[in-house]
Amino acid sequence: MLVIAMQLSLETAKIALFQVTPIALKAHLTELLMLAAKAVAPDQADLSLLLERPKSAEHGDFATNLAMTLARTLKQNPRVIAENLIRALPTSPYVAKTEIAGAGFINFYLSPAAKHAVIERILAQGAAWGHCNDGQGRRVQVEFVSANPTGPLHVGHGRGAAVGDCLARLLGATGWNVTREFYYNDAGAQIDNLTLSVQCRCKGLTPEDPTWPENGYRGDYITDVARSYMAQEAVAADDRQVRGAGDPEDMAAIRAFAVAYLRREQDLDLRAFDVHFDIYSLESALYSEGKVEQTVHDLVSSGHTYEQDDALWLRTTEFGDDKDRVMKKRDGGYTYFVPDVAYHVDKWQRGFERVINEQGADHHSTITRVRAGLQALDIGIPQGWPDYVLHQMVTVMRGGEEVKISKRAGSYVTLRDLIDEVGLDATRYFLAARRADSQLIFDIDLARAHTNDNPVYYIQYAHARICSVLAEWGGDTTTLATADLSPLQLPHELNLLQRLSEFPETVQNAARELSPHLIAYYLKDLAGDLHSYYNAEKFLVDDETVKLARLALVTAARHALYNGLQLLGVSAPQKM
RNA sequence: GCCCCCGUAGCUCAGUGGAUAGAGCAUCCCCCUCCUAAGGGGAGGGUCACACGUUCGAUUCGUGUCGGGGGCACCA
Repeated sequence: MLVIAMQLSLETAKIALFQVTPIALKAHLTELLMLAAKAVAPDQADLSLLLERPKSAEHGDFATNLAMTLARTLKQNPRVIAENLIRALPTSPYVAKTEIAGAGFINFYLSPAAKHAVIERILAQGAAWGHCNDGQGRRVQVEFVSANPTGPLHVGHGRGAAVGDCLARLLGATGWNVTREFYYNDAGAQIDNLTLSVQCRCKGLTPEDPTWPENGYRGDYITDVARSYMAQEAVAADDRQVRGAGDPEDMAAIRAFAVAYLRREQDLDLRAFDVHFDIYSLESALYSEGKVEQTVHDLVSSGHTYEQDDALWLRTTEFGDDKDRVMKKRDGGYTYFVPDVAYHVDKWQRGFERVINEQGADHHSTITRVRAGLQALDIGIPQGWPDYVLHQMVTVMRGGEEVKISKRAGSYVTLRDLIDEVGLDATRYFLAARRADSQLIFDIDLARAHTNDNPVYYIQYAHARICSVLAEWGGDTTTLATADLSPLQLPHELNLLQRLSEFPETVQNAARELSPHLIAYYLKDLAGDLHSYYNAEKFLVDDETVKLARLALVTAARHALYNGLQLLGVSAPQKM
């Protein structure tokens, strides 16, 4: 809802043609409407004015419900108010027609010149088309994947990687200064378990052995770790390097090696997925650098803790939790949310006024506790900081049946399995193209199908088709920026222009809503418009003016397809 | 039992206070003398889980019920 004070003059409503952008156009129409509203309802101090893009082209290019919202105070029929508004509306070179429809909607039809302007805009901006400066260079951290080094990444991590990485790309495209961070625990009980499992394999034990640890890791990859350790191989992960000691009794050496080995495996998978991190943070460092102790100390000082039953409690109920939580256990150890709070204090102190944690939905219970701990510290952290994006479970299907087992990992499907089987582009697309908060069924058969069933190829093909036409033409696309666009009048052309003009707001919206899937849907629609157009009309026609206008249009579409695919981390091939 | 997410066409999913609820797949029909048919055009298919409420108007907001999933430890 846009609330605008009614102090506008006709002068400010004038916009030079070369400046017309979808957003400026919207502002232009808003100003025209405000002027009309002032004439029709002079007593109205301020107005909430909604100008939207109708879903159907039959309802014009823009529509407003202004007459309906005025109906109550003016005590008049909305349609009558709408008539008066239209009569009072200043004329504009960008508005071809207005009409009243439905219960009192006013529909605006733009002039062709207003619609054509988007092409010049796109051709001028190129790779920057669709980007904006909402973030104004402010720093944001996106923490995602954050898998512990106890095994290969599974599909769930893949979804986190795809969604988190797309979020980072979206935020970058909308003017934020993005840091990608990966957090993991290299010292907890699960790592002890890992160490023990590797040691058993070093000694030649198998999970079938009666002495195999009850909760030991059973996957084949443990054998690989053990073999490599015994062979004294060197492994280098993105954030650490270790050589295997070859001594099956040296638990510390096994632990360090296993962690490095599995981190390297994860790094390889992530690299194959085209996902990269700026920083790796260790839970163990929070302890060794005294940050956990400091946080506990600060929480005690803040007065929100108490002792009971030989344990130290945090009064999280003061901050919206349904019961208080133990911080320090009877045995002296801390519960898991304490380092989590310490970690987020650290993020805050590093200057991230905005932090987005992309996690699996199974971690949702930590949100309240972490935020409560941060509020209890009373160090100026806003309520509701940090943001969370939680993704739901992924089910993998093949041949109509659920796939559960990976030979390598044992009990789950790995990200690597998917990349190997269906390819990088399709895997990324399928994992990012759904709303994070709905459960996802990953259909391997569909994802690997090189047919029109597969939305990835459908979109990429639209891009490749344009490239192919441009190659056939053989001209210099930079000359298209000055093409005469007036021949573009066909419904297919106007549809495509309309779709193109929606790209910037789609990007903006996707970033604001933290919803990368909106980009995927936009691209599918855009590709559909392009394919329809392609099928209906030939671009390389004899009429030079028509040809250049069409080439300018599809070149603009190519930029939008390319930039959109970039945001998803999916390639835009020139040939298929 | 409590908390979170979801419930939209046969299937997979968009939409989310407004005008006849959309797409892809599947089903049926049609289109390559033409820049890649990895394409296009058309048909059928829906009480937007259900009930009540707020509103001029609810698939969208609120409450409740039912279904699916996940979380509910002095585990991480």
